[in-house]
Amino acid sequence: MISTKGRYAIRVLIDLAENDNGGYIPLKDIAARQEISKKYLEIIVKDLVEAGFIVGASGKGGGYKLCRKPKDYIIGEVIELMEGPLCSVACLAGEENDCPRKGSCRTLPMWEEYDKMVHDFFYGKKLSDLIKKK
Amino acid sequence: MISTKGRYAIRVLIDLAENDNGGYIPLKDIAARQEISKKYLEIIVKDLVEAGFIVGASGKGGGYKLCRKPKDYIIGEVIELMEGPLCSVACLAGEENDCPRKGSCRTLPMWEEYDKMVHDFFYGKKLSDLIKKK
DNA sequence: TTAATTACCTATTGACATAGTAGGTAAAAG
DNA sequence: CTTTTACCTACTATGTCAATAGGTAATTAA
Repeated sequence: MISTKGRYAIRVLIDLAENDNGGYIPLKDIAARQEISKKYLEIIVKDLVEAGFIVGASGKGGGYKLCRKPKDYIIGEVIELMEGPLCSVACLAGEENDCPRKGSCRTLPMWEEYDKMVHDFFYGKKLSDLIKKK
Repeated sequence: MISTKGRYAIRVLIDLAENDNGGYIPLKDIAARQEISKKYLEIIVKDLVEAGFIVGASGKGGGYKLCRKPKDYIIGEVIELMEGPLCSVACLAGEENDCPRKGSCRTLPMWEEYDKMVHDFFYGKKLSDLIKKK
């Protein structure tokens, strides 16, 4: 299951893209449009800023804005930022699979095939695929 | 992420298929071969019995055995039994989607496409695809 | 008939993640 | 110098995960 953090992060990016006017967009406005608690969104945009997906500006006239073109945001990267690696089973999560059953595991190939499918799906989706054409 | 319950359930079915001798196989043996706590497996086989995937027999000479051919076990059904519906987001989980943003949601189509892909993947996998050919 | 073996049952636990809330400080613009 | 905004740390309630604990009931073999 994709959690609210991942889903809300995508919705924030969509909101920023669709309401882009060249300037900064206050979080208050995003929260109102998306009907999500502003307090909770603060946690999410913080991660997006730290990852370099958006930029924030304090003070009056401040807010957030995108720093790339919508085409250059990969949805899979956003999800992995908010939720950790797209991975179906614990033995494929770390850097290397150190499961002692690895060699004889009947199910491992299925999980690997599944993970590849999921990865390809979300890395093939761009923010530009989700916004309403202007 | 697929939890241990789902993964272990599949491994139990594989174990029963690969060690099938016509009779019942004690859980103790499965636990030893799979290196999983017997106590924990009790929870899992209970669900499998209740769902009609396997049958159990008490007493000496008892244990568990499959009640279908490996070809007739759909992996997706096993996973959904152990983990609940294969569903990526909360708004697609229940019987009907009552989200008020449904009509205008930019992301819903992506989640629906994703869920369909995942469903097709696991409903296309059979137990017979996972066992070592005898 | 009794001992061994096995499934089956209810309850409990520690650790962690999720989905937030609360109450502040710092920065920038008018 | 006041308003607006981002940014920061901490806290909390609820639920899920991954088991463990300690039994009872059923069945078979000696």
